[in-house]
Amino acid sequence: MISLNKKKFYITTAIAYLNGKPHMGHALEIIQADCLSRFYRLFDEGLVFQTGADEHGMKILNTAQEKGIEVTELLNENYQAFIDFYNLLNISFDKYVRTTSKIHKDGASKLWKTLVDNGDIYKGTYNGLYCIGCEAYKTYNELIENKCPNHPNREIITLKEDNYFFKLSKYIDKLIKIYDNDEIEIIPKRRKAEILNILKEELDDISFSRQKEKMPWGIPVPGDDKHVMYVWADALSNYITNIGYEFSPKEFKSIWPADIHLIGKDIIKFHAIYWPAILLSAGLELPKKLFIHGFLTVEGLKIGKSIGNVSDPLILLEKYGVPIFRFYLLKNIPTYDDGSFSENDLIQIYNNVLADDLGNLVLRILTFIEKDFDLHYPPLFSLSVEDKEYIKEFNFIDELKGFFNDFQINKALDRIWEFVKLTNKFINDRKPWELKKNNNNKGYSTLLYVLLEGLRIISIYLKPFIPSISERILNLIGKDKEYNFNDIDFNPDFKDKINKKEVLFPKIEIKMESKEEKEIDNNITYEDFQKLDIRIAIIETVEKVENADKLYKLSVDLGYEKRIIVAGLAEYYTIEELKGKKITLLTNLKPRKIRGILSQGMLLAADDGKLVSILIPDKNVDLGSKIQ
RNA sequence: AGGGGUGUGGUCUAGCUUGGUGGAAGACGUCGGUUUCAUGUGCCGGAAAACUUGGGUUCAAAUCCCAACACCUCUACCA
Repeated sequence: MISLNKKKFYITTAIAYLNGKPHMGHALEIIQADCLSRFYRLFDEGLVFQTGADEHGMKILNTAQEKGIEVTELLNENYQAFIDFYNLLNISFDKYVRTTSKIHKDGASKLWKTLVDNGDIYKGTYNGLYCIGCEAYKTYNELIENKCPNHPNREIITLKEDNYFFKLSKYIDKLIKIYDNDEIEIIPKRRKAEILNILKEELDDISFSRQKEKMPWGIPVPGDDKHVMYVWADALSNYITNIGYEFSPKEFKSIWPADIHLIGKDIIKFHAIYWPAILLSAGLELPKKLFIHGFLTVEGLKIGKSIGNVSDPLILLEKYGVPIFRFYLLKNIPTYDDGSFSENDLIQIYNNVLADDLGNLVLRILTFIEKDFDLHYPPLFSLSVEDKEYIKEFNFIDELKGFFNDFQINKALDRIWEFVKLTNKFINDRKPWELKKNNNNKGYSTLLYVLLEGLRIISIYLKPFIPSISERILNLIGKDKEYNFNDIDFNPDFKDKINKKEVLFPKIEIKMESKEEKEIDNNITYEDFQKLDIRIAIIETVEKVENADKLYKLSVDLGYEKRIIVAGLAEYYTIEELKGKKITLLTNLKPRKIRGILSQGMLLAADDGKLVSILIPDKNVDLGSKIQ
């Protein structure tokens, strides 16, 4: 029953930063959002699912410059990559917002003006750490011993810059009340305390604009074209700009407020504090729920460009296909916490869950139909007691709804799987092959009809998770209707044709030689070894690193050059033991900041788990001697 | 550095908000049995083993508090 005036259910994801290509983390969030959307759509109510792209930001400019291309070129390239990615993953988004679009810019401008009218935006000065060498602001974290890593010899100065600010502080008390009263529901609940903690800290007003020359393609601040909007005004507003905030009050009213903002745990503060404050100022309704998901680690390692293990989802997708990828992420990754992605687990889930439980179930039922009913629906006679009991188990929509409302997607899937297993057990208990042998043709026929209904029910339930598989099963049992939760009841009227049985999930052979391959990979050539520039150096001075128990800061002399390195030796060597020692040093290791100190090399040492021993030359070779 | 979060069997996860149904659960793996319609599948059963560590509160702690360790996250923009 769709009522025209009824507000639509509105789900959003965070918009993706178009600085790079999609990775595993993006896949997780968008698949979760898609699953939520498809689930709520099964209730036959209007729904809007929006995702999009953040196309402003200094890093985009930097990346474009590094690649030597125009910003727009980079953006369009990455935009296309994301769209292709979403299409491949079968993502059913209704709206896609680009922050460079006119609609968005107009909306953001309107929002800005509204905040100005309400007296919440003012001009102030922003104090930033500025590197003269880079001609750019630096964050505290980027600095190494208070110096810019790229220009260690140049000064970092505090630079004042005119900026517009938003009066966040004005809304703190209101926000505390809002969370105390659960006006915005935070899921998982434990994160609520986290938010209240942040609110009770000192929160300054937030900087709301940047000088235009830094981001020339940004959204101009209304009435001051020397400034462009900063991320809070620009990006967060996507949730309203694209659904008619500026251009269609009617559409806007039918969609806003958001029912669910799905976000990652790193952007809680922006969505739980900044965004509601902005909405309060603009006099708009607040979103109803924030679903906060964890992060993915891949084979135990964090996903991140810096580590370089952004294991490419596209390769996995090509290898295994979309359904298993979705199924695995939704089943095995907890929604409340971090989860770990493992290719091996994915194969296990595929073989042991999808193939053994579901694939086999479909196959075993269809085999009977193909053999004994010439691919037609078996005639339905009176239902047995057992049949009726089984049919009673069809409807567990409310349980699923409970799980979904609490963002427990994996639990919902587990519940559905209970039904899949129940169906397998039901077959075992009823033994259709014996009914047939005993010439109980009516019972046999009726049972199979009921089982086909079971498959139809399973398909409907699986729609949000693996839509393509759901469709395939329905197609096998001769159904092409767009089912929803109104169709969960037992339907005694089917007479259509059934299609030939089919193995839905051919097993994946686990290749045992993968280990051998790895061993071969572990062999390196002499040329590989020569890439390592290992030399003899002498330790000149040693000092403890502040606030670090295990670290020493060493200055070493290579004969031709002196270096500062950081080594985790404090638990194993005293300062005196190290001073003056000749050591082996990997000199061309990429320098890395450790506890604020740039370590320009790595001291080689042996570690057996208990003891650590530095490697020292057996004879008195010259400083700078190369090890080969 | 400072704020916050998390830490459960071989593996992946429930449970923690509001302490007690716990001799800690489920799935996968493993072992045994059994069935045959089906993809060495299904079903039944067993074994084994774990709440990071150390304190504290309590009649009672996986759950609340404190500390240590590890990982994650935020502190002007990587889910």
